[in-house]
Formats: sequence, structure tokens, C-alpha cells
Amino acid sequence: MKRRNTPTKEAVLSVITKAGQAMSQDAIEEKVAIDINRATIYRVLNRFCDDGVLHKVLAEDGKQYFALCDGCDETHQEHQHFHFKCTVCETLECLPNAVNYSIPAGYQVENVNCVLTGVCKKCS
Amino acid sequence: MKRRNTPTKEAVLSVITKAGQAMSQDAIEEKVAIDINRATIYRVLNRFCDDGVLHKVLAEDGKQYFALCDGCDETHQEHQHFHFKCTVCETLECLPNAVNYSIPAGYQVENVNCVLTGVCKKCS
DNA sequence: AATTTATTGCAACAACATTGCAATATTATA
DNA sequence: TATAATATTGCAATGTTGTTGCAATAAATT
Repeated sequence: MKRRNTPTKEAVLSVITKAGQAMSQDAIEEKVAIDINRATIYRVLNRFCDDGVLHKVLAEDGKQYFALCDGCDETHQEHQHFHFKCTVCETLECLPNAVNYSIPAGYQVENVNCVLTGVCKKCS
Repeated sequence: MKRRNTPTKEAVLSVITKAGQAMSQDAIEEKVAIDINRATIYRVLNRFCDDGVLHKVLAEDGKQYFALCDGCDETHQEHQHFHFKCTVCETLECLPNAVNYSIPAGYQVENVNCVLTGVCKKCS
């Protein structure tokens, strides 16, 4: 399953990069220059996640947000940072703080999803 | 809006209590003794959340899980503990660990949703 | 027993995300 | 450059989760 370069992929990644924050499918569809099908956007985003380009965060509004990975490949501590979801401007941003946790022996953690919801600096 | 005692409420709460872990609507509907409408279960659960009896956790499978509150009223640090969602047995449990985070000044946190996903002790 | 109104069931709806399939476009190969 | 292989896309349909309007029911109060 070798990846191919397409205008769609470039356009989607460009929008997220320019936004400088995590985006949901509908926000991407709204901002993107060319017309891309909804299902295709999801497929592109999920492929980026598989490739370690993006990571997926599930916010309390029940939507998936996709954020650029920053050094996610090097260590497997990858997306284990907090995220902040603003209920006013609806944006989700990655916080620099790493998530520290400890779990009882015998538990295998495969993924971490930590979202703080509230009002961000700009909106308060 | 004074609450009333109904068989439905008792049955739902009983199932969650006996399970000893957080449950989703469909799991409750499956386990509950009497026949309760799907919408009603959601309304009962949300009412319990409003009353501080349960708290709601959004897992990575996109579903809401409802867990018993343990001393949630006393402090507002209430549901700020980690949760563990097992991908094998599909259960979600509250971990004793509190979530420690720090955010930049100017941010107002209203809710915390932290879920670790993986394989629990029993299933591994 | 009668009144008030919280609760419930039903059906419809809404939002988000995924999937099958045929058509298209990219990449590799000849 | 032409051709073949197959990754990608659009479209429509489907699935899942959760909510809402409304009439009927039932709990609590008088």
C-alpha cells in the first residue's frame, strides 16, 4: 500500500498546517480551497494518522480532531500531551504539558486521550 | 423540577452499581432486568449526572460511559481522575490516580476528560 | 380522590463517521 | 511514451450514537 501524492492530500495538510491547531473534518472542508468529498477527507486524515503525520483527538463534543504530530515518531510517548478544547471558538489546541500517569501492574496502555474543556485565553 | 422515584431510575442505577464500573447506554439496556426505552435510559443517565450521582466519560470509541461518583460533591476536583478503557472486554473503569495538569494563564478549565485505552489486567 | 407535573415510550431526527463500488488518477514498468 | 497496476476519489448508502417533540402515563402533593 504505497502512498501517492495527490492534490487532495496536499490541500488537507496545508489547511491544518496553516491553521496551527487541530481541526475537525467539517472545519477542514470549510477552509480547504478545492472541493473535496467528506468521506475522502476522513480517509485522508486517517491515512495521515496511520503514517504518523497527524494524531487524532476525541473531544467532548464527540468529534474527532486531527493535529500535526511534532516528533511523534521518535518516541512512543508521542501524543501523550494534554489538549485544550475551547467551547467558545470551538478550536482544539495541543498543550505542551505531557500527561503523567501511573497505572496498576498488568495494564497495557495503547493510547492516551486527554482533553481539557473550557474557555481559552483569547475568548475569556 | 423535583425528582421522582421510578422503577426505571432504580433499575438503571442498580445495574451500574452491581457492575462496579462505568457503563454505556447499550450495555445498560442489555443488562437491565426490565424493558426500558433507549431514549429514557439516556434521560435517566443525564439526570443522574446533573444530580451528581454519576459522571460522564467520553471514551475513544466515541461512546459515553457513565460511572458512579465517589465523593464528587465535596470538592470540584470531582471527576478529575484517569479512566481506563479496555479494548478487549470493552469496559471502562475509574482509576484512583488524579489528573495533574497545568495550563497557561488565562485558560479556564471547566471539564476534564482523560481516558487511557489499552488492555486491562484481566484481558492481558 | 383529584390535581399537578415529572417521567416515559415512541418515532423522528440530527450529527458524525464509515463502507462498497465504480470511476479516476498516480506511479511504476515496459 | 504508452501501458499496466493499483492507490485514491466521489457518490450514495449505511451505521452508530445521542437528542427531541409530543402525547400518554405515573408519582407526589393536596
